[in-house]
Amino acid sequence: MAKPEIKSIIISAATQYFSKFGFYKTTMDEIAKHIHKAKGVLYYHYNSKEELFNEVLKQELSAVKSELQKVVNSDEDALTVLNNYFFKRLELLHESVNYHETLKADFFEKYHFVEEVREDFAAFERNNFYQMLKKGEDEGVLQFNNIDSTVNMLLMLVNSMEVPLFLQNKYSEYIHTIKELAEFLVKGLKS
Amino acid sequence: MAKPEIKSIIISAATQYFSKFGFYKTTMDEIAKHIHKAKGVLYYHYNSKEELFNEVLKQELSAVKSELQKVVNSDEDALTVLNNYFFKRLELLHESVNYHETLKADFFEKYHFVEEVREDFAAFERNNFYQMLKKGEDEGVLQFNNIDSTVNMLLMLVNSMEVPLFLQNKYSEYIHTIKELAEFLVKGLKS
DNA sequence: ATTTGACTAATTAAACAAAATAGTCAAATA
DNA sequence: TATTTGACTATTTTGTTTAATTAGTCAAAT
Repeated sequence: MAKPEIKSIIISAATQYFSKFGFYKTTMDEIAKHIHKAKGVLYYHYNSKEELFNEVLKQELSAVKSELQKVVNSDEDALTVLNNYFFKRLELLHESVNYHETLKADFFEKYHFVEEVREDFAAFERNNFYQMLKKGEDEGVLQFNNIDSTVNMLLMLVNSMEVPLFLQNKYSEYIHTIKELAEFLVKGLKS
Repeated sequence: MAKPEIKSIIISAATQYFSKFGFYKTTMDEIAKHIHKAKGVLYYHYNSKEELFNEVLKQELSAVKSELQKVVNSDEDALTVLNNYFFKRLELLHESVNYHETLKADFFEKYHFVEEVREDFAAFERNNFYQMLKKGEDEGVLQFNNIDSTVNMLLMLVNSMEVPLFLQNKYSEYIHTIKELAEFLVKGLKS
């Protein structure tokens, strides 16, 4: 276990290729060649290309999750945390190019195999928003009628914006307006 | 000019087919057959299939525009008008199936020919939001830092949500939450 | 326990033919 | 004159076959 884990070497190479060329334009042979191994070795450690991509995606989102977790756990006031969360989320997901690919799952049937990771991340975020709102409510800085429907609203907002931002390349067009929106939301939730 | 305008007959048939089968699955022959005319007649009145679709789209959006104009012009207070606008817009565009098709223009290059109509509608909406906010400000019921950036924010929101709502079939999933969002927005803009 | 590389099966791409469809136009009609 | 017709051509799309690529397997080697 001391030597460089073969699995992490594979994942590293796979990440490079998937990130640059996407799932379909990356071949298992390329990945294997890149690490000077035979293709069979990939199949010894992973059952399929889909599973490998899934692992890459999982690690990509895992990094995002841990960064976001830090934001949620920070001891700033709930308003600041919520605002920070929006921007950190945006920034991190903007860089998560394999996640972008999974957004296409809603348009094309081909990406069914990433459902689980996506659902996991969705649940993670739902939980985060809930926590942040709850904390704000307890601190007395936030106010809303119903916490669940407010969470739904925030999730709908951030999710809806992912397609324009990450698939339609409106990031630079929207980024300033998003700042506006975030301020507005936070202000609207203030008690 | 007293007899049934051939152009309106063509548009009516074209609307039926485009609405049901979309741009690519509708043939000029079908439309012509449906009105018991030769295909050539379509080309006598319209230069191309694209131009015909454009006309259909234009009329579809024209109807939406006039409905929305009524909302904007109503003499209710600005808060109510703004709220009404959101829902009327949503309801009308939900039924505008040819407009839905143009949303794909951002993903696929094939729909460049609808740019003008889309831009016209976008400008129309920008103007509406501006008017509504302005009116609200003058009446003293609305308050915001910068009217232009607030308009941008509202446009970004409604536009971003169109893809999930109309292309990804999340209408029924989102409709309740949108009610929540609208209330929230209006509340946030209240002075 | 892991890696190899030749192997098969399945998928995708290329090439071509056939069918469908957009668009044209000279002649007919009203 | 304005409109309509339908046969016509030029493109596009679809279907089909073949070739090439690639995912995935596995017995033998390390």
